[in-house]
Amino acid sequence: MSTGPDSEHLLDLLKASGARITKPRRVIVRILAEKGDQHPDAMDIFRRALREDSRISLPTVYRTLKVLEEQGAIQRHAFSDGRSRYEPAAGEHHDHLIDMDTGDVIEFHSEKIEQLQEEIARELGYEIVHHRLELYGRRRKPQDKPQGRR
Amino acid sequence: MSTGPDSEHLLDLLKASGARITKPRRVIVRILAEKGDQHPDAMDIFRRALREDSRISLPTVYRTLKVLEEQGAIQRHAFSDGRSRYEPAAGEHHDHLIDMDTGDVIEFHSEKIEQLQEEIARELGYEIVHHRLELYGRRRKPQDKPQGRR
DNA sequence: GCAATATTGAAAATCATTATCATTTGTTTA
DNA sequence: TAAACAAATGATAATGATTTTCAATATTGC
Repeated sequence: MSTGPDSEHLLDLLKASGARITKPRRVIVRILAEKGDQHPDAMDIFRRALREDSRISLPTVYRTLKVLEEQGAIQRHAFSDGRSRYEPAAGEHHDHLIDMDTGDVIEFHSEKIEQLQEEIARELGYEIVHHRLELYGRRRKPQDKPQGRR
Repeated sequence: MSTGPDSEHLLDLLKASGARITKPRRVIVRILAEKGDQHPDAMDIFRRALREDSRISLPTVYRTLKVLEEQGAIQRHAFSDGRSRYEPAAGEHHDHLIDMDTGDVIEFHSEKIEQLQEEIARELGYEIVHHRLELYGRRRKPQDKPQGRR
């Protein structure tokens, strides 16, 4: 129950790229594959990694994340809070809705929006390589008072 | 011809918030109001400001940008290149298409996409406070070889 | 013009991320 | 399995963007 589902897959990707499977990498990959608490940032991962192996260093976390990203094994997202957040490359593309109160990240996908984007780019003479769509919002509380005042 | 069109407007907003109109702020505001070369980052603005007054400092640029942003006079965008870029708050909302080769930023707006976003958020139980949609792409060269190889 | 206070510039501090480099470890080969 | 070599690590310093500190200066109201 401690090893996530596609932990193996991530290791395979690493191996395929000629990278060595080291202890720290095993730990980091395992963390990334874990369910729950998705979209962690480097520090989150580092902290969790420390619990499994107190010798792991932050630079190694960053290095491993970079390798995984280059392999297309994970994706890095730069939300507007400064640091980067990572997530195992989903099979299919999706966008994000960020809960402004809790920081929760909800994934969604709209083929319609994707198509409209392509269309717009084409009209402007461009071809989309990738895009970023983030909705920042708060839960709708039908009968609640509007603002909870922070 | 050196003072942009809504330079006055920006100064009014500053004044309205109780801020003092100083020399550095005049310069920075003037630069922001200039046409052409839109979406500058702090360093761009700093460099341009130096040409008008060699005593201006980078922190002052950042501080002024922050005040203006809080006043809603300008908007800060965090594209995926690390630093923030600024632009005078446009009358109407728009999104961005970033040219991956030149760094150019093209603005566009699609009411259809906006509506779809609202719809999606609503379905997820959220209300959108703001959003970010960025398309990263390259110019389409009809008869050219597909990839220009980096 | 003068006092009260916001703003400035210079310099140092943060924060996230990356680079350096000597040491350790994974992998390959004998 | 052990030697050999490159890749990866950890500790530490460096980077780049942005922010803070604080004494000196400039604005605004009177």
